Amino acid sequence: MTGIKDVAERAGLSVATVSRALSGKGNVSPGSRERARAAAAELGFVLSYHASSLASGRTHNVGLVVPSVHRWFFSAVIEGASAALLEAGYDLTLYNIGENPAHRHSVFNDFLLRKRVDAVIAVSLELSEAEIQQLHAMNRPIVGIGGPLPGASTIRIDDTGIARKATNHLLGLGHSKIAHITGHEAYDQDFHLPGTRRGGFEKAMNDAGCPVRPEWIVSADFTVEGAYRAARQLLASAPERPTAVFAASDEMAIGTILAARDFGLRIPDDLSVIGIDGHDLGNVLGLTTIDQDAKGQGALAVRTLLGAISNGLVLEPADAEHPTNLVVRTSTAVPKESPS
Amino acid sequence: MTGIKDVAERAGLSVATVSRALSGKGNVSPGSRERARAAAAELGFVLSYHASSLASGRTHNVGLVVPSVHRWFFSAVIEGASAALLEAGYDLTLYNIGENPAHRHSVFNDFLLRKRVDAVIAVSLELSEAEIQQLHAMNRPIVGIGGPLPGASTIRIDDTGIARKATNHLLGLGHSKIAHITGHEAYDQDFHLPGTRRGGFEKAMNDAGCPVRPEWIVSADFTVEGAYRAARQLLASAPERPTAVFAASDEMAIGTILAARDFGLRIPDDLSVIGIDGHDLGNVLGLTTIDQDAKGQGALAVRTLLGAISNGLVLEPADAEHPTNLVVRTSTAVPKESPS
DNA sequence: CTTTCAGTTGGAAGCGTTTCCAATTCCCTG
DNA sequence: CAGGGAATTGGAAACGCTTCCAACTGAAAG
Repeated sequence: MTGIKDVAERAGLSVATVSRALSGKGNVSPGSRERARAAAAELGFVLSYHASSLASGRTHNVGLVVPSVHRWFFSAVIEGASAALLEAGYDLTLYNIGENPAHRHSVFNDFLLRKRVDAVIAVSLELSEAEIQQLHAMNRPIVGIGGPLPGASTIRIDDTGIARKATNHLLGLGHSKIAHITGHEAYDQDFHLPGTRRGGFEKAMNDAGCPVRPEWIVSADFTVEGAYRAARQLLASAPERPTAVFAASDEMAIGTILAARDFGLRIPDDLSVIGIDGHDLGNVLGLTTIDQDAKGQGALAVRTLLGAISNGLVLEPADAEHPTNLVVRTSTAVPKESPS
Repeated sequence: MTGIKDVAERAGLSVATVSRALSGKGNVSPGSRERARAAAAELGFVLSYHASSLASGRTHNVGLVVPSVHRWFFSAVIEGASAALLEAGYDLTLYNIGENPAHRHSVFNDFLLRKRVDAVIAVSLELSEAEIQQLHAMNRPIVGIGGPLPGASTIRIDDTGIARKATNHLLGLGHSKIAHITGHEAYDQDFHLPGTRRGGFEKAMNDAGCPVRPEWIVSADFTVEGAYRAARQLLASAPERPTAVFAASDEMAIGTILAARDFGLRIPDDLSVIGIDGHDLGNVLGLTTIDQDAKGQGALAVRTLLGAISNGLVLEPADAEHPTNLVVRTSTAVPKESPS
């Protein structure tokens, strides 16, 4: 393969100068820079980041750890991060934890320790003490998305706030019989996010003087299918039905809509539904939601990390709150029955 | 950081021996092997694959190139490949081409050439001559999933066959007025898959003596939303409505179901719908489909590549046909009107 | 016309492994 | 007990870069 030595030879320069010219670091005369570039282009030379990383310690590679690759939020973060990294010339190593504990273990105890990545993005991971330590042991900048990561920088949305906002949207329309589909508390790969959103829901309800009925709070695993089942139960078993449902994610809102249709309930006439996310399907389904710009969160994480990398790998733990945006579509409306 | 030298010192062995002991290659006495292992474990030593790759040429990293991270099929392939790689101790570098031509270009002209990957999996990519050349220029094993990749090994399903199978399922139920939602031919990131599936559809129709009505063949971009729009047009504009729809993917089948519901059409009473994929949502929606085990295809691709890697990076171009499986659920039934 | 200094340049020492090669040890043969 | 081959070991040379350092250049300053 053609190496930097070949380029140097062709350009009539030393290896050192070519390296400086190509990397843009250090002083090189414009002429030499141009000759180096030209020679590299002619030879189709591409730097080997492997070798480069050995010498410089920079791998030009960022690790992205996600609990799953199927849930919409994670795909969106991947997409946003991937594009931002591509643009910066960085590779993206994907660690899909999945449900297998052995996989999870090896990601934290082998893969991440191989000094292959300059930085790590951890998405919606509820980490154990040991895992956090492993992460910090890498001595690399880390940013967490979707919840707090002790000692790391974090990008998050105001979960309590948006839950309140969503609930208030329903309350504002005149609903008082509002159900909530939350996440499983035990779903240990997620931050305490279910609880937080649920807290916002309850707070808004209380503030409005609406009773929170325990039987109208059901939980699911954040998937369409799980919420579909939960919503069926909610809608079937109630002696009295809620007139609105606030789901903790769009996928669960979609599951709710599907379940409602099974019962012949019209959306929004018989049931209003609101979610959180900004899922692509929301458009088709007319789902009212709170858009949290997951793609943007992924991109922001990358920008944060690249900043830290060029800053000598130091990243002050910080907390960035990402803006959200209520998108009103056709799944929410004034309840048919006169409000209390 | 602790390096192999530290391990060697601690174990009272030479660096060379420790390297052999840890990698399992070359002859090492059981005693030395054990001492090396122990010392490595005690020090929490993890091999740097960067350095390792410089010396050995093996990166322990596989590149996965996908057109998008959102469409179900791609996520599923990623999931399957990711798990298989994790198990083998390999990293997965994800290249999400996306819609940006510049990104696409840099993936093929920069990223893949950096000698960072031992092998490449390319999913559903319709590649240009130049791109194929770049790929082969890497001189690494390549496997394509979802369609032919000139000169590379391929994992695919029998697209014509399953399209026939799907169509025959509808025909067998008594349908004759069958519409088809195909992919955009011009959708250049996909193989000629839309055409192939459409061909199978037409063949089955012809064989059954059913006319193929051009106005009942509409195309979309393989997404739920796109198919939703296409199906709305199909269902709205027809002076006569089809009694069944065969969609070239589950996501498009789902879009069709959503559109049908907008028109008050009951599934399957008024409209039967069948798709192809094995999408998770199929279960909730009762979607009849042909499961193509995308996860399995991803895993198989990995196994194929790992085989090639241990075989000196040579991979005979071959063609593996992955099995598919008709899953009959509730979205297809005998048409209400008496069949012709 | 020296001196000085910033801007350029090349040599060479690593970076952390693998692997070739030669040396050593050990266990069998004869 | 010498000789031979296999198994085991360590030294050292790569692998393809970056970067420290010293040497050199030229122009501005004195």
